[in-house]
Amino acid sequence: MTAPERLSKRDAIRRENERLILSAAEKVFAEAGFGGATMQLIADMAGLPKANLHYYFATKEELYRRVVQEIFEIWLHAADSFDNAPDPATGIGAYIDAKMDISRRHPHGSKVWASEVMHGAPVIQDYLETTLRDWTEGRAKVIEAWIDAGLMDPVDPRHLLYMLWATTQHYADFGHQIETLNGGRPLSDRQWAAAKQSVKAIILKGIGAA
Amino acid sequence: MTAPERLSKRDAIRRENERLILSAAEKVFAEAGFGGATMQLIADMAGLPKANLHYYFATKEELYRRVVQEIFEIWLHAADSFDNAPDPATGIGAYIDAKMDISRRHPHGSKVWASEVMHGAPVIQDYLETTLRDWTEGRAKVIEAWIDAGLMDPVDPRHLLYMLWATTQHYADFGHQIETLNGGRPLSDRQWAAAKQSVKAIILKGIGAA
DNA sequence: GTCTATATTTCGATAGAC
DNA sequence: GTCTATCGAAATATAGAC
Repeated sequence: MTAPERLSKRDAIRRENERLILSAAEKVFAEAGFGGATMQLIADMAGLPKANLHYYFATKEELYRRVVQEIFEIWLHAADSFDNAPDPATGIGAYIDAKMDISRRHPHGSKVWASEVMHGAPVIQDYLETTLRDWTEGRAKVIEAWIDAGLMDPVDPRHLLYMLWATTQHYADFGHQIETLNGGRPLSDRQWAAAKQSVKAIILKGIGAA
Repeated sequence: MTAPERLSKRDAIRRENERLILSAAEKVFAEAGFGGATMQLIADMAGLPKANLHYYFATKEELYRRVVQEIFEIWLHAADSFDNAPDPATGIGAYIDAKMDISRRHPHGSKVWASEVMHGAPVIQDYLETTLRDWTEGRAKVIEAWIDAGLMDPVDPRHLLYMLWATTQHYADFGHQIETLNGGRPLSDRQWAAAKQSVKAIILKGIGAA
């Protein structure tokens, strides 16, 4: 009785501390980049001694890899909005909404991902070549089916996907620039709604699905 | 006679070495980020001893700042395509072409800029608040004039500009991801032309200017 | 599982001969 | 203007008491 209890309590502590560290790491990696981030900064933000980070994550790279993996999972889940949609206006519209919401709720993760890709994806190249490639090919087929059914213009599915990624993630990755051009204030609820509406309106009309 | 001659020769050497260092620095900063880049890496890529870098640029920050400034100048020049255009299809179409060409020819610079903004623009915040803000307001007025003239749909000029920046710069900043999804090969001349055509077709139709 | 003290490496920057 | 040698600071990572 005592052994399993101690084990589960130990697991609970581990889970909680890992969550604490990963959350702090996401913020620090986003704001300073991998090279600019220090274990000390992450430890301070997590409120733990630096040595504890190495107890839970052997190296800085391992901690970073976990952060990137978590972000990737969030991207993939946004794809659900894309599936089982009867037409492009519904499917792509919902996908834009989902990606814009992620940009607002997880700006740090988006930046870490962007930085990783910009530096040549040294840590997650395997994900690009397997999971992301499969995902992209699957959605391209869905778009091609919509085109064949006459529901939208015959656009190149890949360039449409790139435009969707670029436009939605821009609100997270370049959020500081947007905030500066907004008079130094973050976008309000109304402004975020207007942003989503603008993006959807232009793209859906642009592909003949409005 | 000899003094001016020595001076101009010295200036020529300085100019040439600065160009060599700035070019190497742009590449290293883009691939490793500011924190990940080392003066040693930049020196090796430039083919110079590390100490020479500090002779031409006192600190790492000063060298970085010069790199970012150079990129900013290139962005601004692309605005020429925007001006004196009779209608949005011509002006925005030319702007997309120019930005896409820059993404292809200066991918490193685009990444350094993106990284700088993602980290909160610690070095070029003043540019965002002055030059970029003025530029943005000026183009927004041009777009509003086109809207008032009935030449395009009444879209929010700022969100349109964000879409233009995001979409065109995506081909530089996320070039590695695009290359991976392209079978590991860089986009060919034909594929770049197709990308430009796709972007222009969707956006120009999307704003009612096609 | 926690935390202080420290080992080891590496980086930015400089001194000083040429 | 060039370059070798090196200093001092800061980073990752670990040892070892609790």
